[in-house]
Order: sequence, then structure tokens, then C-alpha cells
Amino acid sequence: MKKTIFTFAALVLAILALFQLSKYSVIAGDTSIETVIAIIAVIFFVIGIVINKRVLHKTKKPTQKINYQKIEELGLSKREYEVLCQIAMGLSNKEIAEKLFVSESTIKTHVSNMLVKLDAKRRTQAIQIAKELQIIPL
Amino acid sequence: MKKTIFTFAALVLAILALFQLSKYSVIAGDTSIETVIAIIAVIFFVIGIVINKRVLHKTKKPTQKINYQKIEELGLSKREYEVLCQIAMGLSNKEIAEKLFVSESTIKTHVSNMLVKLDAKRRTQAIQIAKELQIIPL
DNA sequence: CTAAATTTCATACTTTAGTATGAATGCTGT
DNA sequence: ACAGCATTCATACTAAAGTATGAAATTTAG
Repeated sequence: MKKTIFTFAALVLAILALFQLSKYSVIAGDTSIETVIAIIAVIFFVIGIVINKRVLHKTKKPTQKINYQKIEELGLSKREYEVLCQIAMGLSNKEIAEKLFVSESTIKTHVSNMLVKLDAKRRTQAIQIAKELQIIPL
Repeated sequence: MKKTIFTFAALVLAILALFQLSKYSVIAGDTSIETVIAIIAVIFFVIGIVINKRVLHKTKKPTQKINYQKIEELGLSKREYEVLCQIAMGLSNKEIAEKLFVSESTIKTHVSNMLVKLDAKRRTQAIQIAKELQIIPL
């Protein structure tokens, strides 16, 4: 944090110095206004990019939004989708059954139907496919 | 794409107009050089931020880097880690065996040892845990 | 209201996953 | 050389996952 303040202060000073330098340069007739403006433009353009990159990197969280349209396209029912999410959480059929207050055989039915719709052979493959299609959170 | 080119062209024209305007303004004595420079600085600062945001949003892929230190902490061997990655890809033990040119029973051994080290009961849970620990790509 | 879809459950079965145990080979660092 | 670890493989077993089929209750859309 101290480093950031230091860097920022140094940057401001450098810019102020450049301002003065450019002003005298223009008055003295050594440099054209166009050149000065161009340099200033480039400098602030770069500063904008750098600052933006810093901020984005700090607060960036991959909030992947779910493709609900794809879920409908696949013909996944509400229950089948719920089961799919629980599978992705690493739960067994038995655990899912307890969580959703239904029997294990019901879960098996949902899983089997879901696998067909996702064109998967195993539940692990279903997780992978669902992630690719962005229908479950990462 | 056409829209981008249009926007960019419009932007360049606007800036050139601003340049001319500011130049005559300064020559006429209506505006100080400082003001012009400040305006230019702000404009390009904003442009820098906007362009950077666009580029980052387009090409942003959640390139989560793998926590190799964590892999060592868990005591996962090279082979066990390989198997873990293949499991996350949705492959069965048999498929993994063929891919790595070993027998299925070898894969079973690796899987079993890996599950203990990851403190998982199932391969699906292992995937979930591995993702949390950031030892496999999302 | 009726037809279609969803959800539920069961039974029987096959396949895959995972555990336990033992053992041979090869590599590595001391 | 030798202890320790990783890798390989096998056999036998248990547990979990997945398939197939049929059927009843519920919801939903037309």
C-alpha cells in the first residue's frame, strides 16, 4: 500500500514537471503545441490502461453467468438440473436423495435421463460437458 | 466489426477537430495552454480505460494458475495427479488406462491413493476439492 | 377438462468405481 | 548397498453408478 502511494506521488510530480517543461518549451519556441499535446495524450492513454488493468486484476472474480437458454434447449427438467448441480458438488446418489427428500431410485432415474440429454456416459463427463456449456457455475 | 471501425473513425475525427479548435483557441488567447492540456489528458485517460476494458472483456479467459505448491503439500505423486486431471476431464478408469498405456488396475490404485490424499470419498468429490484448492484448471 | 410432461418409486440387472492385500520393478538420495 | 518411494500389476471383494422396464401420482399447458 505504501508502495502504491509512493508510486502515485512520483507519477504526479513527474507529470507536473513535464507540464512546466512543455510550457517553457512552447514559449521558447523549441516545440510545437501539437507535439506537446500528442505526448500528453500518449502518456495519459498509457496511464489509463495501466490503472484500469490494476483495478481489474484486483477485483476480478470470474462470475460466470449460467446459460439458461441452453438448459431449455437440452430439454433438462427442473429436477434433472438440480440433480446435475448436486453431482457437480461431488455428492453421491444417496446423498442427493437425502438432500432432496426423495428415494435413491428416483435420483437414479433423473441421473440416467440427464446423462442421455447431455450425451454423457458418466456423471464425471456430465460435469465436464455442463461446464463447457456453461449451465453450471464454475 | 463494422460498428467498431465506425466508432473508431468518428473518435479520430472528433479528436482532430478538438485539436484544431484548441489550437485556434490558444492562438486567439481565449484559452490557456494548461486548460487545453488538461482536457486532452482527461480525454485520452478515459479512452485508455475504455479500450482496455473492451480488450480485456473480449479476450478474458479465466486463466487460473495452478497451485503446484498445494500439490506437493498433499503429497500427490506425478502419476496420481495425471490421473486426477483425466478424471476431471470426465474419463473412466478404463479410458485413462488406455490413454496412459497402463492397466486399469494400476489406475484404480492411483485413484484410490489420490482419494485418500484429497480426503474425498468419490471421484466427483475429488474434482470439486481439486477445483477449490486450484490444483486443476477450471 | 384432457393430454402431455414431470416426478416419483420399485425391482432386477449390468457395469463401473473403489478397497484391501500382496508383490515385483525401478529410481533416488544417503 | 540399502531404505524409501513411486509405479506397475493382479486377484478378490464390496459399494456405487447406471440401465431397463413398468407404473402411479402430480403438474402443466392447451
